[in-house]
Amino acid sequence: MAKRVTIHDVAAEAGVSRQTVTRAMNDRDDIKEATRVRVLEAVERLGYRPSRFARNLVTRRKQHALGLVVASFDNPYYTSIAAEMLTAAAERGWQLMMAAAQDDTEAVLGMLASQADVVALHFGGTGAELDEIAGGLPVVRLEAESLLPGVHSVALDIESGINAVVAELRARGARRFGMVDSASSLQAHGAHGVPGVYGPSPKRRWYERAVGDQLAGVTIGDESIPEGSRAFGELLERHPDVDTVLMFNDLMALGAVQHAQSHGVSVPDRVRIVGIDGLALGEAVHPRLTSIALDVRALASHTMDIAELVAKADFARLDPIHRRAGSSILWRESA
Amino acid sequence: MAKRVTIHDVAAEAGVSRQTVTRAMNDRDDIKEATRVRVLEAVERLGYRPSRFARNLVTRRKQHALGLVVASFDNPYYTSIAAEMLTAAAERGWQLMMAAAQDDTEAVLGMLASQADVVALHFGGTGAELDEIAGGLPVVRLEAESLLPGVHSVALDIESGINAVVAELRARGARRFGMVDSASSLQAHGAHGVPGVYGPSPKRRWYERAVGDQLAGVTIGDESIPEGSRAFGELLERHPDVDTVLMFNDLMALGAVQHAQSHGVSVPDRVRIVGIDGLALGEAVHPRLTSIALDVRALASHTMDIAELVAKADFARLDPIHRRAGSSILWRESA
DNA sequence: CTGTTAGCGCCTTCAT
DNA sequence: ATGAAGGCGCTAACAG
Repeated sequence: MAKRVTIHDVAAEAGVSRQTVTRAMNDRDDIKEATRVRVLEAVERLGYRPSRFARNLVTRRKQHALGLVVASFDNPYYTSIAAEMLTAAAERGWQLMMAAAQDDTEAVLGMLASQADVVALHFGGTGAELDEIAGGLPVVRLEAESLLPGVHSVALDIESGINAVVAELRARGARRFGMVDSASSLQAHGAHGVPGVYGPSPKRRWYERAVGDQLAGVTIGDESIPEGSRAFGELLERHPDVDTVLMFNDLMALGAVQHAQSHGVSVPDRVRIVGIDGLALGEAVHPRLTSIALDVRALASHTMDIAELVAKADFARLDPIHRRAGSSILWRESA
Repeated sequence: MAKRVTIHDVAAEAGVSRQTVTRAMNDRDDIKEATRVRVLEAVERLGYRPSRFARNLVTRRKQHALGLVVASFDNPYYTSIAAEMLTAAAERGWQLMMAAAQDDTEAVLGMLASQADVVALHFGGTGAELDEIAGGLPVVRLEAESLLPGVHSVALDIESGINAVVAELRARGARRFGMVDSASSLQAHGAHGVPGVYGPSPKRRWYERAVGDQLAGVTIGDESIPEGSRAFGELLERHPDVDTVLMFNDLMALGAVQHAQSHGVSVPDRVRIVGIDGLALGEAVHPRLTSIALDVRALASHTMDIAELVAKADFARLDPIHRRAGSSILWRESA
């Protein structure tokens, strides 16, 4: 591992000063063509690459980077968030640095801290825990609220989407409402984030409030297609009277549609299926999936708005900023 | 936009030297507990965050970052590449910086150059063009070969997968082979990368060689589910004798399965459908999609291997390094 | 046009 | 246990 080639080596090789090398590298006009060529040749010969750290340290116009902790690449929903973040960041001239979520959120943030200026993530614990873990790094909490300085948030209004969909489903004749909830969500959204205390997901609570005494039953599954399929089957079996099912997310809903199809259950005649997320993949199944579409684009642009505000304040510990993205209903064929 | 808080400000605030602040920040042992607390309080009060650039400039153990130019988030295939890259990078202690592909590849690389040490990307042009554009930045070209110094590559052996699948399909009775090719691929893989010269994709050329005179016909569509559906329908209409169809990728294949289903075309009895990529989503449709699975994990780990070699050589302009990932056939139900 | 002089913000020696 | 130098690699501001 030979010592890295620096601007100094190039200067010596080309027989000029370091400044001149800088001028050649950033092709500025105050340099003679001949010397520029000579310097560039030296650069080529030595294989010189300027240090990105040294350059950014000194340059007036700083490069900003948003760190995104991605919850799961297995679910296209999170993928779509990443995609929208990338777009929103690029529009604002920000870089996007990604990290995969792990059990140890603190370790992930530690890594990102030296590479990103602001971090956005989904986090199951309390705001205080997150603040503790972040260690001064400005944080935007996704799909949850926050009250602490330094911990900003972008919430997602799923509740009104659920209310709207239930109302319309009733109008279409739905009477017995079932749901497949997420198993992992039971932990993440435990009562007040107390570890060891399990509880239903917010989605489920909103749904139960919306359907009232027309709730037929609820089953639980992991957030995957096969598990969605299995839990949907279990729901039909244990509550044969159910005529409408809300699936925790589109991925699981895809499994439900597949289950219905391979078991000869007619959708939406025998049972209506509604997902949450609004994935484009809902178009790929038959019948096409009706879904509560979350405004991921707004989620991303709100996140970047906050990031820019924080940057404008030179990453000081601002009072928490809150934004809210909405949802709309994608009526397709499954409900 | 107040001036950023530096270590110097903290030192003044706490009434100590800058070194002592460093000691407190990196909780080292050669500092009295009382002063450490005092410094940390000053840090809190001022909202101080060390500059990531200054720190990385000085620190012995450098943080390395791989820049990944993502072709498209609309196709889960590219998403899975990003996911595997993230995993492979994390395993090696690298950061992953992402950028979305745009028309102007040069602009994207320019942005990444100041943030990443090595860049991996899909690129349609020639190696020389890429080398030109990269401007010294070490590059790993994905799913294509390269011969130039500084431009390394990881190829994907799809050809043998196509040969194998055709052989087995013949054994299962296939006689009239059709294909849906990608419209955009016609440009990207134009003959010898000459702009303006259009040609079939490599996949199509390998397929045509494999099926020989049993080729029934080919149609073209964009790389999406609805376009896959449409182009598949067009193929059946124009070449009613076709009994087996290779779809350009799984996304389009999903559309084909959907089309068959909603048009009452029996799969695989009337027509066999095979995709390329091996997406998990192939499990979500009915019948489940048979596909040539590309070894994305190997693609990612080979990319990181190259990145590490380049880093070990201190990012000098190494002779091109080539790796190759394989493919295997995922026999499910659609063929 | 080119070279010299100062830093950028931080950490790593030394001293004390 | 703390402080004083020095330097990481680069560019901005001046000179000339």
